[in-house]
Amino acid sequence: MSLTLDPHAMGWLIRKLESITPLSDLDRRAIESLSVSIRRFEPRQDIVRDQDRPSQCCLVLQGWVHRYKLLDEGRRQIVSFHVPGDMPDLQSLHLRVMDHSVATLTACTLAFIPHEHVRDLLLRFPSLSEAMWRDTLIDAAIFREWLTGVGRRSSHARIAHLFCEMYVKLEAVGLAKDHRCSWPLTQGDLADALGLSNVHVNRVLQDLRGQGLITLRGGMLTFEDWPALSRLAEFDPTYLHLDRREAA
Amino acid sequence: MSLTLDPHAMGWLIRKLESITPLSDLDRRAIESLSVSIRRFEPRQDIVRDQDRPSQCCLVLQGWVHRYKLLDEGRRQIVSFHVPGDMPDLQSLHLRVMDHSVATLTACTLAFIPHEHVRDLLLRFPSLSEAMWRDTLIDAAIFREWLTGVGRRSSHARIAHLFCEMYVKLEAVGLAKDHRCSWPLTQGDLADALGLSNVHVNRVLQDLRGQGLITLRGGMLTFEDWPALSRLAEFDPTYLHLDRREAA
DNA sequence: CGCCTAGTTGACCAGGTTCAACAACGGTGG
DNA sequence: CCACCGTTGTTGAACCTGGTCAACTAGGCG
Repeated sequence: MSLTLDPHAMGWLIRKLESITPLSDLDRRAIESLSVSIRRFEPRQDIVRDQDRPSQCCLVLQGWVHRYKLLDEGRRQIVSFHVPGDMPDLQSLHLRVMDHSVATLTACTLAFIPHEHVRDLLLRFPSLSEAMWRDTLIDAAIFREWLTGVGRRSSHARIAHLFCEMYVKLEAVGLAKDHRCSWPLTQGDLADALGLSNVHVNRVLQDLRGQGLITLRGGMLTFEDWPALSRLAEFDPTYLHLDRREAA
Repeated sequence: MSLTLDPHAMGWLIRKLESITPLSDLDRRAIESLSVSIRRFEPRQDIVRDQDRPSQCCLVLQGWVHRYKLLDEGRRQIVSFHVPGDMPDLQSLHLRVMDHSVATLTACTLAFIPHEHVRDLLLRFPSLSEAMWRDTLIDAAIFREWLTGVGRRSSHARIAHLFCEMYVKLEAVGLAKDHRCSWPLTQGDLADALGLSNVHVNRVLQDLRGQGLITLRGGMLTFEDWPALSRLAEFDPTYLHLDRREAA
C-alpha cells in the first residue's frame, strides 16, 4: 500500500488522455513520474461513498467501476460506468463532498493518487490541467447523453445506445476490437443505469438477440450488426469528443 | 457590439462564482477587467447550435437560457436551465464541437467573451481556473441529479425537485427569496426537461396546486409549503455544492 | 377583435412495472 | 464428484403510470 512508481500503471492514464487530446513527451513523462498506491478490490465493493470527503483520486487499471446514487426504498440510479484509464472521481479534486458513490462492478485493480500530487502536477503542467478538465467535461457530455436517453429514447434504443457507447470507449483505449468486448454488467445493473426494471431489460435483450443484432453470453458482447444497432440507438459518437487523429 | 468594459455585467459572474467558491480581490478585479460584447436576444432564440465550433463563451446577464438536444421526430430533451451569472457554454473552451444547442427561453441580455481572453485570464489566475473548473463540475453534478430524477423518481417528485433546485440556484445569486421566484417555463419546457408529456405535466401541476404545495401563475412560482415539497422531491441540495460560509 | 400560443380536459391506449415462481449457472464445501 | 446455495436470468399475468390524440378554453398582444 506504500506509494510506488509504476510507469506501467500510468500507461493506462496516458493512453486514455491521448484518446481525447494530444500529449507532449513532457506531459507523458510527468504522468509517469507520479507516485501512486495500488490496491485490489473485490467485485461490488464501494471505493468512495456518498458524503465522503476523499483526499485522493483513483485511476482504474483493471476491471469495471460504476458510480451510483441511492434513493429511498432501495432505488438506485447508476450514473456512469468506467473502464481502465478512467479516473471516476477526478471531480473530487474540486468538489469536496461526494454527491454519489463509486464502487467496483468486477474485481478491480486501482491506483490512488493523493490530491496534492495531482494539484501539484496540474499547476506545473497547464496542458495536463487542460486535458483533465477536458476529461471531466466529456464526463458531463456523457451524462447529458444518458439524460437524453432516459428522458426521450425507447427502452430498445437506450440499451442499444449504451452498448455502442461502451464499445467505442473500450475501443479507444485498445480494450475492444472487431465489434466484440467484455460485458460484465448484470441485467439489474443495466436496468439501474437506464431507468428500467430488470424484467424489462431481460425482455428487450432477448428481442435484440432475436433480431440478430447482438450476442451476449458469458460476459462477452458481440455486435452482429453494428450499423443496424447504432441506427436503432440513434448513436452519434460526437458527444464522446474523441481525438481521432488517425482517422483523418 | 464592440468589446466594452462593463464591470456591472461582470458583477453577475463574480456573484455566481462567489456562490460556489471564495474569490480574492485580485480575482474579482481580474474578472472586472475582462472586455465583453453585450447582445440582446429574443425569447426562444438559438445562441449556439449543435455541431457549432464557438470561439467565445457567453454569460447570462438577464433572462433564462436552456440547453437542449434534438432527436428524430421532433423529440427534444432539455438538459439544463441557466439564470444570470451562469456561463452555459463554458465547456466550449475545451470541447471544440458542440454536442447540443444553447438557446434563450425568455428575452435575454448576454455578454460574450472570446475564448482567448478567458484562456488568458485562467492562465494568469489559477484560482479562477479552479473556480471555473469547479463550476463545470457542478454543472455535471446537476446532470447526475437530473438523470437520477428521470430514471428513478415519480413525475410528482421530478417536478417538485426541479422547482426546489431552481429556487436554490436563484436564491444563491440574490434573484429569489421568501420562497418565491419568477418561473418563465412553459409546461412544454418542463415536460422536455423531465422526460414527460406536456399533458401529464399539466395534470401533476394541478395536483401540486390542489395539495396546496405551490402557486404558479403569471410567471411567478410560490412555495406554499417548502418542507412538504422538498420532502416529496427528496430534495437534498448537497449536489449543488454551494459555498455557504454565511450559513456557518 | 382576432389570432396565436399555452393551458386544460376527456377517452383511450401502451410501454413498462410489479409480483411471483421457476430455471440456469457458478462457486463452495463435504 | 456431487449436493447445495445464492445470484442472475427467464417467464407469465395483472396492473398502472404516463402517453397520445383531439378538442376546447384562456390569455396576451397587435
